[in-house]
Amino acid sequence: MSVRVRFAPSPTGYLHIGSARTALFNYLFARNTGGKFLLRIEDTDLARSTDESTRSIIDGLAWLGFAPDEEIVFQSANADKHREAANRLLAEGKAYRDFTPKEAAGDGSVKEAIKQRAREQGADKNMRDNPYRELSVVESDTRAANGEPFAIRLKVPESGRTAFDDQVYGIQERDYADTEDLVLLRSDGHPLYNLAVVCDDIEMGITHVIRGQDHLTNTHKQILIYEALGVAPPTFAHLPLIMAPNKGKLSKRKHGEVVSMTTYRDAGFLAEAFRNFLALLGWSAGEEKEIYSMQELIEKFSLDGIHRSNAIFNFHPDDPRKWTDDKAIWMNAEYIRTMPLAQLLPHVRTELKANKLWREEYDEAGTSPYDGGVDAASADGVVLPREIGSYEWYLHTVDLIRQRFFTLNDFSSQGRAYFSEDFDFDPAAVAKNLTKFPELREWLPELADRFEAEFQAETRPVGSVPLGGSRSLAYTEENIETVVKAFTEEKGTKLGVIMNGARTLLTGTAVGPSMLSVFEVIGHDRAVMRLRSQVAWN
RNA sequence: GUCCGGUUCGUCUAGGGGUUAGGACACCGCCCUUUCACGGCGGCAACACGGGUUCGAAUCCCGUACCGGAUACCA
Repeated sequence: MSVRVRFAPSPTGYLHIGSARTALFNYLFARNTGGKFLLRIEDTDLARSTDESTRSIIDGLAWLGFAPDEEIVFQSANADKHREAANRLLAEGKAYRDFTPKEAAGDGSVKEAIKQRAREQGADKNMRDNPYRELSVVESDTRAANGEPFAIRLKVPESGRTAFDDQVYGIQERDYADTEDLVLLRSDGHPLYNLAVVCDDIEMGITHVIRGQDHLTNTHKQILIYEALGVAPPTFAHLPLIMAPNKGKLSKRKHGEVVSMTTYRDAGFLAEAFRNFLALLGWSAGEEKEIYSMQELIEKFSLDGIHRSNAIFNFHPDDPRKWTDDKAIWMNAEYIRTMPLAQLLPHVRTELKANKLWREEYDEAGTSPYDGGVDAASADGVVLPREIGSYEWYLHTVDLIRQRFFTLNDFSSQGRAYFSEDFDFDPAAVAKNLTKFPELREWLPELADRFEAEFQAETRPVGSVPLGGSRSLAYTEENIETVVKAFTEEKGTKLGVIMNGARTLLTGTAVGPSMLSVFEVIGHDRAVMRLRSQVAWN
């Protein structure tokens, strides 16, 4: 029998990080086994489900790259079938009508109320004490016919136990005495979760149910329903939960944006990096490897590698640099700096376009006699003459600056100065590298003069035949180093002071690639202009 | 309360009777770049506790503690 799994979120919010991982594991399992990955929106709770949420979940899934193999199933569309199943069980005597009036819906702290009630009932609670459980069929039918409202509850047998072999947690057993006569159909006629899930999983031909561990006890109830329906249950595999740093529940209310998938998309994460990170949260291939391509993940994934203990999603709300899990940030940076440049380019393009930093030239290969494409531009040690703003220059620049970036957004924020004259100065960088050394206010413009005196102007591309006399040096890293060092010695200061000051003036930041490369990539003319600029000082 | 589950460095984890308990992130230090959040090298740091079983337990069993989940006419 070929594998069929489903990811079944309820559309009551955005795509949560835990749900995203559940989707990932289902997806990986399906691909690994050559099965189908399906999507079912569990919108049984009409009051809480929203279209907006459904859309956001589908968007999040699309971003992560998990396209369902069949059409999306909306659970609410199957309500009739669920009702039918409940009525059948009623007719067969496997369920009964409960005429107990519905309790007024609690507000807010339903969870607490339930806990409280359960505590009060203690261990003495008899799950079979519903007065309507043994009501005669005649009386039940009569009362129903008279229009008296009722819920339909499953008639759990007096004695026995449910059991299943969870693929992660092992054999799970539970005495019937610990399971209530669960409601199948509400008094308003709407089916409840456990019934709906079972019916839909049967109808969709689901072979493996892979979901959060919070459903472990639901599984016993669902097995009871499978048994009543006379259908063999699927295989179950429950996943450990992802918790907040205090081991508490990770929720939007308490933790905000960090738990939403769209946050990562918007923050400039690469889907492949985030997937990789998610895969390692609660699963391991049992080897000392961290970076996995999707293909490797698919090949190596197995239910055996899933953990039984909850994982903490570690983040520090107070530290802007660690607003989300360290490892996720590191992994994204790792992907950005090591993935093939050609794969990164489309993302950078999107980022630059969105920030009006894009030039058509960056798109066009083959416009320069020096054009060697992506490979040549990223080859070590090969210095190709390149014109500022050209395609080759662009490739080289992206390849250079990505080394210290963490997110795609960095290309337009920290990297803005490479693509535009209109960039901001990081106040911390200004304080640390400029105002701390007031002499620089004189020195840096002097350095600009020196550049002008020593180097060929931009219009004469690097590598062309030098002019005689002064202004003869090619604007290369090597020559820049010579000039800057000489200048430093004249001023009797440390190279770092000049370099850091120049970095801040040239790029607005305190960090980046080797400063010699920065000089070179920014280009002679812009470097001179920026070294003279006084705006950062004011 | 009851039922179920879990517990290896701060975090993610490897390891499932004999290991100097391994890796990654973070952190710290050194080196590189007479500059930085790259890179290289190194360091700090863990088997919850108590009993068993065993020649030997992080690994197996029991108990305790702690954490989590469930206990709805929510999903």
